Amino acid sequence: MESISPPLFCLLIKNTWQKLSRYYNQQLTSYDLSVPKALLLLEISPEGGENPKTLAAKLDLESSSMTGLLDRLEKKGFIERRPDPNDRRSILIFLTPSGITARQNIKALVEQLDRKVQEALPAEDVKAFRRIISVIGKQIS
Amino acid sequence: MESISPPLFCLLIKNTWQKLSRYYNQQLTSYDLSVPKALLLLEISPEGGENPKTLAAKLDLESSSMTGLLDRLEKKGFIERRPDPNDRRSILIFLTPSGITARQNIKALVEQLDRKVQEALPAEDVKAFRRIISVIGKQIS
DNA sequence: TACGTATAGTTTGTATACGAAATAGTTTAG
DNA sequence: CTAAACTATTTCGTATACAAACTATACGTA
Repeated sequence: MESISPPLFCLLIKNTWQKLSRYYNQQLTSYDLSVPKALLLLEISPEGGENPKTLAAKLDLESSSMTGLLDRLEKKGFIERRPDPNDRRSILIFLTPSGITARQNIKALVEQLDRKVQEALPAEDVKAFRRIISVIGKQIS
Repeated sequence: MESISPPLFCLLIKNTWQKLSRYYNQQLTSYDLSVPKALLLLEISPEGGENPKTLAAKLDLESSSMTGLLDRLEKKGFIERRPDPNDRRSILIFLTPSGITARQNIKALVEQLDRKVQEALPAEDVKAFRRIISVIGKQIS
């Protein structure tokens, strides 16, 4: 036998993220959003004024990935880019009124979905999970 | 405070997969491979003869995603498509000699990386992790 | 057996993410 | 004060993944 058992850790995490992502995306379609767009909206404070680099760091993305994500949110009218008065290389991101509303809605939805997943697990396991995820993160970076 | 704490489960898993994926990809560049390509190679038995649909199911991918992945592995000379003599709609996938060699190498590498991650964790946690991942998977699908 | 339906794979268009290079603006060294 | 180094963002090309539409083939049933 050449087959791999037990399944690779890597594969477990990949598949879990894929499933989770499909599930959340499906629930988010009613808000015309996707997981990446929703997570970004959640990182933008209602007062706004963060720059793309800061937002990218919060989500552990490259700046070049942020550009497109911001483009798509801007096209949907959820955010706007304004020049940074203190640094002409930079821009500042602000939620539009419709972005603020969307953010509130998805905040509730995403947190509810998150609770639902967590409630399916013993509290013990949830703690262990957070701990393990953290160790993996440290191990790898 | 509008911020979310503790961090969303969803975000934890997304970030972990992103980190893990970057890490494995980096190690795989010496074999001119990526995580998705490597995982697919591992699913193709040395004897070959699986069809794309079967392989897609094993990796929990859509057939349409499989087409491109197979294209790229074919272009690199690791696999080939042959017509299925029993069903002219279908094709069968076989490793080339260079694909067989690559598969052996990456099998060792990926399993070693996997062990390395697992060895950084208490055996207890690894078990819990597998259990939790499985519960999440069931909860969501 | 012929028709309607189901299936396998691909194509097309879009979203997401990366890295490298380009652009534009800022800071620092001397 | 200027040249060099640095930084913020975007652009470009590529990989990955999905869904919907398309092609070719297979199959079930009337």
